[in-house]
Amino acid sequence: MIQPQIQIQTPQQPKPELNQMFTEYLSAKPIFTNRASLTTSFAPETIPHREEQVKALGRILAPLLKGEKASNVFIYGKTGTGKTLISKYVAAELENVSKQTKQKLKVLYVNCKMKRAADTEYRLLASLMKELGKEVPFTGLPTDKIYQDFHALLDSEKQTILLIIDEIDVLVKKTGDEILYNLTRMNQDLKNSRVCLVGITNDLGFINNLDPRVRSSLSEEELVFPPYNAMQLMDILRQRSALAFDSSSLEAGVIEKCAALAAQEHGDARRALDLLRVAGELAERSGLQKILVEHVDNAQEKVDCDRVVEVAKSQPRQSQAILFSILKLSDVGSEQKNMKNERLKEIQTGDVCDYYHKICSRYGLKPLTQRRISDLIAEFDLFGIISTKVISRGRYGRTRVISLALDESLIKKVYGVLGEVFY
DNA sequence: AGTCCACAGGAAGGGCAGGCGA
DNA sequence: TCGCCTGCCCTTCCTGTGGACT
Repeated sequence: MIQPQIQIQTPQQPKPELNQMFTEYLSAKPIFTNRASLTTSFAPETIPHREEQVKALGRILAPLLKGEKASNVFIYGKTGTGKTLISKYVAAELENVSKQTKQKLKVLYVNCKMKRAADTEYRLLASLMKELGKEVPFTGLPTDKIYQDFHALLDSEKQTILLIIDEIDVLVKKTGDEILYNLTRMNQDLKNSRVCLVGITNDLGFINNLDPRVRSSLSEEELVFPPYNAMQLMDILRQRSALAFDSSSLEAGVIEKCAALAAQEHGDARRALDLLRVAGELAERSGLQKILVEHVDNAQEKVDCDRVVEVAKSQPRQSQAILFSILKLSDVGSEQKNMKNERLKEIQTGDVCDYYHKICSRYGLKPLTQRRISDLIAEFDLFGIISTKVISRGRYGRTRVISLALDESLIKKVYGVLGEVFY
C-alpha cells in the first residue's frame, strides 16, 4: 500500500507586495455595499416593467393553491427579458401563500442549458429527483427505471408540483420532444399529486417544430416577454444600483450608458447588470471611490473578452487546434498583414481541414474527420467567435465561408491563449 | 438540361467510461 | 464478475444542395 506523503509546511515569509495590497484593499472604503444585487440570481422585492406578466402568470397558476390542475404555460422572450426571474418570483409567492393555505405545493426548477445538469432526458429526471431529495447516480440506470422512480416519488404524498423547465429548447434539440410528451402526460398516471409545467425558451420558433400533441398540451397558455427599452433598463439599473452602491459612487451618465449599451443588445437586462457590476469592479481595482463612464466602456470590452477567452481556454485540444487553424488562416499573428489591416479574409471549411491536419501532424494529434470538423466549426459560430455562411460556388462546390466575428483586441487575446498551447 | 464539385448535415452505430443489479 | 444500461464523442455512410460549367 502506498503511504500518502505528508509534507510539513514551514511558516512562510510574508509577501510584502501582496501584504500591502491586501491591507490597502481592506482599509479602502468599498464601492459596493451589496454586490450580489447586481447578479442574475438576485431576487428583488419588486420587478419593474413586468407587472403585467407577473399578474398573467399568477392568474394562470393560481388554481395550484387549491390543489387543482393549472394550465401548462409556455414562456417566450429573448435573453435578459425577465422570464426566469418572474417565473421564480411567482413560484416563490405561490409557495409562500400555499404555506398559509396548508396546501402542499412544491416548486422544481431546472435549467437545461446547464451542461451535465439537465441537458439529456436522464439528467433532467435525475436533477428533478435530486430536487425532491433523492440522489440518483449520474449514469447507469435505465430510463424506464428513472421514470418509475420519479413517478413514485411524486405520488408518494398528496401534493402539487410546479415544474419550471428553463431553456427547454436546448433539451428538445438534443433529445427530441418525446420527453415533453411524457412529462405533459404524467398527470394521467399520478393518483395523489398534480403536476403543472412551465416551459421557458428564448427560441421564438421552437414551439412550431414540436409534435402537435406535445404543442397543444405544453402551450395551453402562452406568455411573451418583450425586450426592455433603454428607459426601462435605466429604471431596473437604478433600482439595483440603489442596493449595490452608495449613492455617491456613480458618476452622472453611468446608468444611462449601461442601459444604452444593453438596449442595443436586444434589451438585455442581464447584460446591463453585468456591465454595471464589472464597471464597479474596475473602478474598485483602480482604487477610485466612484464609477466613471469610461469604466463602462472598459467593462463592455472585459465582459466580451472574459467570455470569449473562457470559451477558447475550456475547449478540448482538438477544438482548440481547429480554432487556431482559423486564426492562422485569417493571418492573426502575422504582424505585416496586421499593419496593412488585411485581416478578416474569408476561409472555407476545406482550408481549415488542411491547416488543421498540419497542426495535428506537428503536435501528434489524431485528426478528426471532416464531418466532425464541420460540426466544431458550427459550434464556434454558435459561441459568436466566428461567423459562418453556407454558400455555393457553382461547380466549385458548396461550402461554409468562415470569418472572424470578434474585434482586433479580442482576436489577439484568443490567439495569445491558443498560442500558449500551439507555440 | 445534365453534370459536377465540395462540401452540409442527418442517421446510424461503434467504442469508451461509469453505475447498477444479479 | 458480468451483462446491461446510460451519456458522450466520434466515424461512416448517405442524401441534399445550388450555382458554374458543358
